[in-house]
Amino acid sequence: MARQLRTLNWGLVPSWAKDIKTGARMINARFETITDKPSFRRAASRRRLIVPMDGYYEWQAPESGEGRKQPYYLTDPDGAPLAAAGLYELWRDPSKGDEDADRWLWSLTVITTNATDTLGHIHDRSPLLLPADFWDAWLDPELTDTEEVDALLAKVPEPHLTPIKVGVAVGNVQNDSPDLVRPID
DNA sequence: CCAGACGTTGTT
DNA sequence: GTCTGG
DNA sequence: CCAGACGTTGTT
DNA sequence: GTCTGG
Repeated sequence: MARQLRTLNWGLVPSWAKDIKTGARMINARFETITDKPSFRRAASRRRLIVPMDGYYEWQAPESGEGRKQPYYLTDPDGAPLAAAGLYELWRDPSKGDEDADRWLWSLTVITTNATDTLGHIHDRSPLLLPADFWDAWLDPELTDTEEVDALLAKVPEPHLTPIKVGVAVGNVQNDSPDLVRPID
């Protein structure tokens, strides 16, 4: 199947799920275990995707004692889009008829990895970002062996991102505006 | 063995 | 469907 | 993060 | 007191 650009639900709903709500807790998948977990193993083998994004947020704990966590917006130093590794799944919605065009739900999960030095002081986990020269291999349908999938991800280098200090408003999911990524200080 | 889970982060 | 926990 | 547990083996 | 589960 050729590559497709799609909008998917965030929160992978495994094929065996009885309820769509199962996806609520499948928002992330740990890179260390994607080929082991029953919820992700099949997708890791056959249904990989890339999530394009301008950046993402992480919170830095206060240096000592009390105080609020400080959010940062992490982006590519040159402003290039980021590509997070993810998995997707198709789920047959039992509440919809055979003729319903929406009977198949497409959903995804974003793979996380350990954040090393560059980001380590800000947070300890991050989305697994794929450099452009990994995209072909990651999306290759011929790659189905789970050990080879693990091996591929193990080779992904740590990213070099620019942390931009932003306001605490991003911590409230009700806020959504371009102001959230505006640098402060 | 069988029943129940099946997942991750830790921000407001 | 497959793994985990009791 | 916070609440609750804190243990083992696995057959008719 | 420390680990586990949600």
